[in-house]
Amino acid sequence: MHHPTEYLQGLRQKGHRLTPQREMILSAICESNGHLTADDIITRVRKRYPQFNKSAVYRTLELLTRHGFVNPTDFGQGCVTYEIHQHPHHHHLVCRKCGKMAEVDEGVFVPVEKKLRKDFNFFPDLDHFAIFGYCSKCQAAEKKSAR
Amino acid sequence: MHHPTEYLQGLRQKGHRLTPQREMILSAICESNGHLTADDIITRVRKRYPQFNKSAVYRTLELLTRHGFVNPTDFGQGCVTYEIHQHPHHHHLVCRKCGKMAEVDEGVFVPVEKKLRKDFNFFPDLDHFAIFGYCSKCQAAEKKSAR
DNA sequence: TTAAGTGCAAATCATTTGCATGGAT
DNA sequence: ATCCATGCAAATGATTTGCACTTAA
Repeated sequence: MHHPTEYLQGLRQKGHRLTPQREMILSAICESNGHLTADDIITRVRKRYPQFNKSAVYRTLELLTRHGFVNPTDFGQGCVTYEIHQHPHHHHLVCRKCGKMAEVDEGVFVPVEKKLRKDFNFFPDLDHFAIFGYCSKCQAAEKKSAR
Repeated sequence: MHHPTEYLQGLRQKGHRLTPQREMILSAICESNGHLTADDIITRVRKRYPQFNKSAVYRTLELLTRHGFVNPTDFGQGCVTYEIHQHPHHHHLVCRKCGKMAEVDEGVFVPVEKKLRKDFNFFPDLDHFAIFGYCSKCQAAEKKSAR
């Protein structure tokens, strides 16, 4: 598990202040073992500190994202989820049917990255993708056309 | 340019009705040469038919997407854009700095698709990605850290 | 005829913002 | 003492929905 302190120090080094709210937000993210939405974080922090306000969450998540401490991922559920930035990066496979999620490490995209750099002069951020599709179990049903 | 008729016939074949609204929506999409948001479509259709309502747009776009006639893409601008489904598929390279967009055809992702199928038993929809990064011109500035 | 589609207005809901207060440095 | 960060409440804005009316088939 990652520790909040490491990110708090990082923020301080970048010239930002260390506040209890930021600490609580980071603790919530570090203590979870997956993706959290802004609302998840609010719920968790409020168990200890009920007057906790949502603006701080959004502002802090923006800050953490900007500095690369967390990665936002949009799983197409109408809200963004956040996760501690991992080394190496990874991507998420999401089954459109059963919703099951799996992770793949960044290596899968290395050929793509190279090709884009070489042939298109484009330097992609292939950090954190949500890749939709069908898992093996649900694949059989995929062939049926939309209703 | 694609013609609305081909999609209207497609809808009819799937058991849906042909309405003037659907025709106007498809015409707007076909006549544009790129991505349109729901709001873009509303604006365009209202030039001819001012009482045109937004619900029809959202409902029709959902229908067209479900049948694979259009592809939605989220460029991270807070709204979804739609484009006629192209053969072959393509993806979009979006520069985070200058916003310039370029297209890459689906071929770039073939190795990824194969690997996911083979190693993960996962059948991805790699139809229409927005890939963020930096174009060659803006790449130089990328190394600077966030403010 | 009749179920599907539309128009309208209101609801949703994640995220953002203005501004006065508070607190980290 | 600064001025960055928070709390609150209101605003935003894309998308959705309920429902009565309309219309394509």
